[in-house]
Amino acid sequence: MLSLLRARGGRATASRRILLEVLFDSHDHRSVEELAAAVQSRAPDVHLSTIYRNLEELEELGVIAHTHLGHGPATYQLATSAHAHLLCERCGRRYEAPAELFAGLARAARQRYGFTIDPRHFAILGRCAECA
Amino acid sequence: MLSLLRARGGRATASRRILLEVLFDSHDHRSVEELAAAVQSRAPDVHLSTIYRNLEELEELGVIAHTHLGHGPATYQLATSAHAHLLCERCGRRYEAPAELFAGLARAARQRYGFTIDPRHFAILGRCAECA
DNA sequence: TCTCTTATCGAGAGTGAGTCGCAATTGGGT
DNA sequence: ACCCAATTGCGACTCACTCTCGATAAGAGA
Ligand SMILES: [Zn+2]
Ligand SMILES: [Zn+2]
Ligand SMILES: [Zn+2]
Ligand SMILES: [Zn+2]
Repeated sequence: MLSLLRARGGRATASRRILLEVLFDSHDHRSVEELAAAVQSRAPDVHLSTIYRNLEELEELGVIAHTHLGHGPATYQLATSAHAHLLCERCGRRYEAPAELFAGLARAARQRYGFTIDPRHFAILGRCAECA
Repeated sequence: MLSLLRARGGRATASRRILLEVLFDSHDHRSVEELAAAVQSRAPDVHLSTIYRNLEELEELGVIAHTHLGHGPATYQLATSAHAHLLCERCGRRYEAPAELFAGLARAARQRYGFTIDPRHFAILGRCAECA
């Protein structure tokens, strides 16, 4: 993965290694603030702006992806563990939605508009059973 | 609609009338910046913070709704004209998606999680035919 | 119509999340 | 080991809101 970086003229710096390690360790969506705390516990001098830049770079590389679960800050995770979400806009309860839930929508969007959906970027809001 | 406001102890002020008029006139999603420009062309002294507060109030009343089409600022429209969107994350092309496109997802989410989706709040990202 | 209560307003400061510019510091190809 | 572009630390900055506060005015009641 680091050599993938180098192949594009990028460099495998300490802050990038650590950031990747942190992302591998935490198999969940992490806000930039959380990632920064984890990285800085191992290398205190890594600046927040460096984390932002590295996240951007790794995302361009296709290694990681970000997701918006509601109104708060974006969250990041490994691209391989990205998935869609259902989020209750009342209580905040969250469900991780497998891709087949979106099969119907994907087919309809393609037939009607030639559009290929990627439902992982923004959560689908709504109401959970309790809040409906 | 203004009497609906008054019924809840609210007041029908000039800035609210104008804001509602602007929203009725523009049958489309409008950013707060655009709404502010339109309101201020009729009443220059209306402050941006007043527009934000009025939008919040009218939204609580259920009269209007906001939508996120991508990474930019939120957009507002009359609640009656709210609908879902497909947005190409490459070129920005936008499709307005009728509710029946989401019928399958709505059914699956309800069966599996008891979750009632409201797909109008966040757009579904993806790739249009040209960009796929 | 006058009064009074209090919702709303204008103005401006503050916040959270992310971006930018720049000089100093590397990584890594040769 | 040398060189130079990629990367970093740092702070200033932007954007989209959000809050505070004293002044104003809507509208219920007299
Ligand atoms: Zn995003
Ligand atoms: Zn809920
Ligand atoms: Zn929203
Ligand atoms: Zn496109």
